[in-house]
Amino acid sequence: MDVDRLRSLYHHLHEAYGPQSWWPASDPFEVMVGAVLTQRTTWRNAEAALARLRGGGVSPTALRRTTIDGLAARIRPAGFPRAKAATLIALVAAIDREAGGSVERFLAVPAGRLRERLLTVRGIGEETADAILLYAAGRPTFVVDAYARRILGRLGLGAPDRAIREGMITALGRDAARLNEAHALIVRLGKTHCRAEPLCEGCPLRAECPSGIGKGRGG
DNA sequence: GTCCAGGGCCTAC
DNA sequence: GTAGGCCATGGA
Repeated sequence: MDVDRLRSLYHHLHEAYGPQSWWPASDPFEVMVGAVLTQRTTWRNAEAALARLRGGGVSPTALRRTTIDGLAARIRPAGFPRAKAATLIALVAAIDREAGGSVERFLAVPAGRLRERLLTVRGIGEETADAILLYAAGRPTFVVDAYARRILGRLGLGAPDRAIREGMITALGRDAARLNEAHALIVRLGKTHCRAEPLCEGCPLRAECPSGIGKGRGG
């Protein structure tokens, strides 16, 4: 990975959009739930599901009292309700098994071990595990999602997820706050530019984008 | 009505 | 190792 270029892209985006401040002071367990609910779903729909869940409390204790069907009914707006309900219940089971039910203790183990543990939960893959590491546990990692793949691909920086993740960590340092911003900035960019339709007009990375420059529209 | 959105799992090849 | 189907809902 061209880490100098990755760093430069981060600076361009930060300059264009400013701090995004994702999930700043939220409860870590709620962040974990949000990370599952937003899988293959807009944050808007995940948030709607989270709001319904808040009625009964978003905590391991509250989820232990529910069934997959009961939970699925409440998180319906996020889509894939039965699959996500099963994942959330499996996540609580892992917290119970590994940390005696304490979210704080579950998240306190070394990052590598936490990542492994998260990946053993059915329904939590690499992206969701990294989102939890970064946003719930405050560990320095980079979340490689569809936006990052597409944007970096268009910029000629396409690479396997692992290479992207490690490249971003090298480029920005082991700094969770910066890596948090980097992911948020990429999502911000991806929502308005670099989609199925090019939508390059006004893209902050227009000058950096070889695929766009060639066609005279950048981004 | 059609397409797509901030994944992950399973199966087939 | 990768391509394709599947899970499901909401908004454009």
